[in-house]
Amino acid sequence: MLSKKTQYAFQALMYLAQKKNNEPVLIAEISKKKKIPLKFLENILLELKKAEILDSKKGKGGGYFFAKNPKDVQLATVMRLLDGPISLLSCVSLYFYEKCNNCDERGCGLHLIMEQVRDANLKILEKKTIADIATKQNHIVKSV
Amino acid sequence: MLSKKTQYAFQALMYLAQKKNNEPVLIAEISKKKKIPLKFLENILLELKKAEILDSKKGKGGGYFFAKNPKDVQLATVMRLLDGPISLLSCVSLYFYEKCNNCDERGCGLHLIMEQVRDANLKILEKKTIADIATKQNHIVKSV
DNA sequence: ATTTAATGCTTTCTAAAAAAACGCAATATG
DNA sequence: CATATTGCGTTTTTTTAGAAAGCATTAAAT
Repeated sequence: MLSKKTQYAFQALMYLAQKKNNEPVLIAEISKKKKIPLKFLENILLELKKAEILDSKKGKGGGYFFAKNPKDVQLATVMRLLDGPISLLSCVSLYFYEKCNNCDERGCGLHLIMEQVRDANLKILEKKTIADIATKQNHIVKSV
Repeated sequence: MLSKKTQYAFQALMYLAQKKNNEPVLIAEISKKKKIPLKFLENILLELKKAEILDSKKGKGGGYFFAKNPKDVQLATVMRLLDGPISLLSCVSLYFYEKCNNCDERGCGLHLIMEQVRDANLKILEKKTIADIATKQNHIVKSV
């Protein structure tokens, strides 16, 4: 499961992406609209800024805004930044690889399958971007 | 990432599946061979038994063995049992569904994509079984 | 029956991580 | 200068993971 941190990040990014003209938005506004604890959100946005996904301006008229085009921000990037590995096992991770202790990787059936799982995930998460999730897709109406 | 608990479970299940004739195996033996803390393993095996994946016999000559054929035990089943949801968001989980607080699901772009991710995962994890991972696939030799 | 070899089960402990709050510093605007 | 805002290290709280302890129960062998 995604941590709250990453979930909040996605909500904040969606909110920012929906603003016109990429104008600075107050942390407090995002916090209120998206019901995210203010101080927690502050930290999250700061991390996103350090990763050069967002940028910010201090003082009056300041706030947070995108440093790059939302369509160039992969979901996978945000997840790795805030939650770490996307893979289910670190011995299969591309960005956070660690050898597993009692497993030789060759000849480990679990390893092979977890690579498949990883690839299936990345195929989606590296393709889809903040722009994709920010666009409300109300035209797809589910019949209940 | 999979918890240690689930990783240990997979290792133990692989070990049991590789035994001939489904004979009872001591917890202590699995613990030693797979380097899993004994008391922790005890709890894990017990959970697997309660889920009717394994069975056990007490007393001399006792131990753990499969209650069903390893080829009928999906990886997804084990993961759900020990780690909970496979989905990345609970609002998208089939077995552990919970409504998300600030999201209406229809019209939430994240929701739709996380459903795709879930399905991609389940396609693999509900198809592959303990029998699949227990079979060492040494014939696939990676060239280093 | 008694002994011994095993698992069964509840509880507790510890450590780490996640989630959140605090307080003041730094900076930009007007 | 006054005010609005983010920056950022520290601290606190809560939750979860990981592991251990200890006694109860069951089965088999003798």
